Amino acid sequence: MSTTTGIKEVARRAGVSIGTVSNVLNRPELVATSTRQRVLDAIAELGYVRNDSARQLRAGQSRQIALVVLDVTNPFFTDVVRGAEAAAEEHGVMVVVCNSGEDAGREQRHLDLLEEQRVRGVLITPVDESPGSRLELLIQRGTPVVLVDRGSGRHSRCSVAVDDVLGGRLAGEHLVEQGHQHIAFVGGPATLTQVHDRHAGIAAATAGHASLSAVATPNLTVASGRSAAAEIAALPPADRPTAVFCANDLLALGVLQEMTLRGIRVPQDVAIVGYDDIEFAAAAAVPLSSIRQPREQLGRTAAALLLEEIEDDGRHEHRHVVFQPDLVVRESSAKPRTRSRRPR
Amino acid sequence: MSTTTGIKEVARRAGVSIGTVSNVLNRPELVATSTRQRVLDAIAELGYVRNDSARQLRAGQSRQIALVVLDVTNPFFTDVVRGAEAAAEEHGVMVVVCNSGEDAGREQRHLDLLEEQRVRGVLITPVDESPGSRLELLIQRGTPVVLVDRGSGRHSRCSVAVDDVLGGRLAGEHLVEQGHQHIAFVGGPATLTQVHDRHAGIAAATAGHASLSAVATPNLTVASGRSAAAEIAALPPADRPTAVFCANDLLALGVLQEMTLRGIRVPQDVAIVGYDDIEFAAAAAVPLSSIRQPREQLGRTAAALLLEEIEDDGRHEHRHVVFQPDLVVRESSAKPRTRSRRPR
DNA sequence: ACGTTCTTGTGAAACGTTTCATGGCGTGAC
DNA sequence: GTCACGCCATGAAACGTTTCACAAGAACGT
Repeated sequence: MSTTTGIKEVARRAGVSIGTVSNVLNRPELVATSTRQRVLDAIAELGYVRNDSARQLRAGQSRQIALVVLDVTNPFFTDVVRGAEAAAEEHGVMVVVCNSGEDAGREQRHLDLLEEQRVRGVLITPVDESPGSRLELLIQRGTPVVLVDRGSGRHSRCSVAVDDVLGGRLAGEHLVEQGHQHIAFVGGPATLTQVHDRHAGIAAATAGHASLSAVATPNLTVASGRSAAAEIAALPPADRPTAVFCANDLLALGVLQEMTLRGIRVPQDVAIVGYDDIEFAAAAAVPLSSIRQPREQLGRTAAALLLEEIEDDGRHEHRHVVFQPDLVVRESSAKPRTRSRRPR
Repeated sequence: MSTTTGIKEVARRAGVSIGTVSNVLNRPELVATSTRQRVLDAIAELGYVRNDSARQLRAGQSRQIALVVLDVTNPFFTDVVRGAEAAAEEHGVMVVVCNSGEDAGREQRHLDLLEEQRVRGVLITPVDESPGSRLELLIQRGTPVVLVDRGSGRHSRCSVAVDDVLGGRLAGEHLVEQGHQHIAFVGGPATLTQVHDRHAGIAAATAGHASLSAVATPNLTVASGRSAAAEIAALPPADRPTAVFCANDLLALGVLQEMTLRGIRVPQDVAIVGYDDIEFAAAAAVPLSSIRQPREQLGRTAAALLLEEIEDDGRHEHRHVVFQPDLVVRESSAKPRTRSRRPR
């Protein structure tokens, strides 16, 4: 519809065979300069645009990889996207970004579509990783998959992750060190291993030093953070935790907002530590302590791993790259009156 | 590669012709229940996955639309993405999200690829709209295009926009009303009509009431905001503007950070007004006044318009939807000592 | 002059679908 | 008992590429 015709028309116009036109497009060195120019002219005059469907059909494979994220709206993931795009661009591969919205159904539908499109590979932060899932099926059928921001227990695929247990522990140790006796973990759903691991990390760090309660959230958004904070604020002051560790900066920002709104001071009345160290954490009302992850690099190396697996068509050793997170202390968890300001 | 075979294999296994298999897939009502079941079973056993390339090739069109944004990293656009996806999902259409990164070259390459993929239509916030551009060509060749977040002077396409001149004026009037005599506009590049219009708006509002200077930025990021702030801060205090209007919340956040870092107080020493009212504006160190746009709705109606144009295959009247922005006043521009706190 | 090699270009097959004209067969009306 | 009709299934054509075996000369060495 969009373009009148195809290669055939071009061939006629240039007075050559369609095979020759194809060669001009794909292996120009095989065709004499004069002919090539004639074909190029015809293409320009006709406004010919290659039909990718036909090309892929014939080739049997596409030139795209997919990246399925939990939440496009989360700055953490948009940075991952950028990293992946950068790496893919160097290989002349296009990245299709899909948003599961932490919804297994949407994730599944996306995978269906992607498989029909015969993407070369998939980068994914899965909603849940139960065996026998749609994702397993995809892998079984031969599509390379790299897990992003998640370690892979099973070794049937590559993965790029940040040590979330360590991240949780860093947060926990920091808060214990600050003298907090009662700490709350805010996050959910626990089916997300990120949430689970970060929780496990802080649990390990606080064991024997402080009591740890948990407030479950349905997802990792600012709004959920606010609800969680409301729940915490409703506790009698004596039972109220003096520190909150959030599975996510979005949650942390929500908690911060709601606490402030209710006159609960941060960090004097309650300290907050987030996770991801998104750009907005440092700019928050009370600059947010957070666990920093190499977000862009995460995407970049995930894509690199996938592309490597795609090229190594033969035997390929699955690899598991694990980055170390850093604790970034800002005002939201600084010991009252001992403000350690460390901008950005 | 990923799947052993196609419809042919399924047909053989189910003991029917390939035409029948196709019918089961596309018009199940045409085939007898028993046969249909047999085919379905074969599909399940074989793990058959439709080949979308072949389908599209035959059909001559895809089931996808594209959304090309200026910056995936900007929360404004991610909300637009969500809106567009929601609308598209209702029509069973997939949205391919592309990121131009405010780079005309990248935009062009994306459009090339998208046209080869025969997307049904394109939603785009163009980097620059000079006539004769790649975009014009796309439209000329028959791909429906809807301009997002930008009014269309020419009427060869639909557009969805927010009145940026009005937005700029609202900001300007507000600041004038607060008694500011010297205001700076921060933003760029001016080739982005959003930037141009917002500038025009505040220029109109301040004319005769306050002096307006401008600090040009290469793009609309937090980092650029910081540089711009550094530039402003370097001015001798007497020449320094008392208020800054940023083309963007990202810029505003950057300005806020840098000012604070340099000991320039917001809003006492300098007031700041941003644009977009992204979720993080309200949570900023000093809650940011901003011009609110219906971001998600922008994406949603843009997609709706595009889908409408696609369906109305015959004559289609191009429409131009314009939303009104709102001023949201928060502390960053409140008259000192008169804190009007309006959360969220 | 003749065989060999190199350079260009050709035409047909194949990729996996969807669609459409066709045909077989059972059913009900006359 | 015949005709018409509806229901299902079939097989072939077509979509626009890429690829590959092959051929027509030209160039070259002997």
